[in-house]
Amino acid sequence: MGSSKTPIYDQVKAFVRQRISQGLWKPGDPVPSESALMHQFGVSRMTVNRALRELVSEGLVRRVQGSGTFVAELSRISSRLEIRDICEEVSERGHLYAARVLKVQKQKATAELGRQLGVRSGAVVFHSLVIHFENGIPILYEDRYVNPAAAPDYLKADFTKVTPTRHLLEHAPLTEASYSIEASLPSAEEARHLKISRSQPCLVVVRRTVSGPRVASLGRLVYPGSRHNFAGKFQA
Amino acid sequence: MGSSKTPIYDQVKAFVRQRISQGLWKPGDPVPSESALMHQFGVSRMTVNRALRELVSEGLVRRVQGSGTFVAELSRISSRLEIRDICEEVSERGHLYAARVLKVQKQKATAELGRQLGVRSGAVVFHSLVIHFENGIPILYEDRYVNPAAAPDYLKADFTKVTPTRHLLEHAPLTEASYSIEASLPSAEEARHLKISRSQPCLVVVRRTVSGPRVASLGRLVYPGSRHNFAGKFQA
DNA sequence: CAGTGGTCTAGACCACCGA
DNA sequence: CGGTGGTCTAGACCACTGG
Repeated sequence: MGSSKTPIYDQVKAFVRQRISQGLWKPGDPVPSESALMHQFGVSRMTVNRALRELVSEGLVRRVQGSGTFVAELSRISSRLEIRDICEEVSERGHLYAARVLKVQKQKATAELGRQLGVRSGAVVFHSLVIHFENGIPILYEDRYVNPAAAPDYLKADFTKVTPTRHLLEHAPLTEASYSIEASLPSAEEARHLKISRSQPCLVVVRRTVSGPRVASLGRLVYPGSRHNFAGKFQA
Repeated sequence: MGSSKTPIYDQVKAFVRQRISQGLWKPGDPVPSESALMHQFGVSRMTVNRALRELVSEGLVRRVQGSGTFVAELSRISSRLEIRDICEEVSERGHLYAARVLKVQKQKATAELGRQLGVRSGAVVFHSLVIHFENGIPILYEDRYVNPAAAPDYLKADFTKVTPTRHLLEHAPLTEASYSIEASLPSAEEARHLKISRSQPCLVVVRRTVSGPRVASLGRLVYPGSRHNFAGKFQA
């Protein structure tokens, strides 16, 4: 009854989740022990254990060995934020994607750049400058430095067909990435290529990707504020 | 050997993770089946199963019933983004937090606001306007509308002691939240209270929180771009 | 059909906590 | 000490995929 196909561990999760989201169990309150839930649902311990473990990874409860399971402090709204390949994003909206390549070249690394890319100061690095368009409107200015050791064929790629992001994903398996999002005004050149005024604020994403043992690339992505935002969702 | 305390499922995860991040197994490639890994590690199937299930939830592999397990397309860099209570954030940096309350009052909802909060147009809602300071410098302008049904005591709270976010978390258990981040210039009033120029771009987070059956609040958080950014990290 | 993953059981041993 | 969670096993049945 009322259950035929939902897995038992999902039913247990739903039970706990509901009690929490209705405020019956508040942050810090104990959640019934595995053995209690075992008897209540008439199932094996492993099943209950799986349910509770998954709730931990979802951030809803906290478990302490020897002590018990407790409702987590929901002091932080946390959610998955995805930074996706711009081409996919545009295509998914059913719009026309295009790119213009302003620059693809070798370049000597400055001291600071070399430090961030993990190469010697003065070593050769790749530098690309690409504008991305959605239905002909510029929506992203991408300035990227690449470690040649991570993607030796970078300069040979045709960035009007494959975005730099995609080329890197395919040639330098991603093991780690960090980014920051900030608001700032565009430089004169950025404004010119994005066809916006210099007083139009932009979202700037600075991203550093690591592939295996080395830093693969360092990118600066400038989105006109009027044409882009990042959205996210949190689900208890 | 080399294993005394790390759980077996973590060893299996590490094994698969390593193959992927070294590029030995590329996106789309098959990962050894449960039974193969079972024999390779000499462990039970449930243990291998747990390892692979966790890798799925981390987005590294994809499983298809009846078919197999495959390395996931890493086409999207995804990471946990946390939007935290500003007071905690400041305290954690070891700085002094303070808040100034500009407005806390009842107000009649406009049609649009009512729609978003899930109350009738013209119904009474709570409205607060709070400036948050870090070491005396304004870092956040918070404009928030609250559904009285979700937090009836909202107007009685002292927002110089408890942030609106925290009050809501404590009185209206969070079940869902959605937000968007954009860049824009501050309004005259925002600029004045944040002590910045009107041409200084800001990160604006618009957040909608849901508690149980109803929308709890609608907030607009304005961060001066020069004093704040959001950072995140992705770990394969 | 054989092989895959999805789920579940009924035990087990351990480390830890609090009384 | 008893109760908690953390891990693990050796089976089991099922639904699905592919040839």
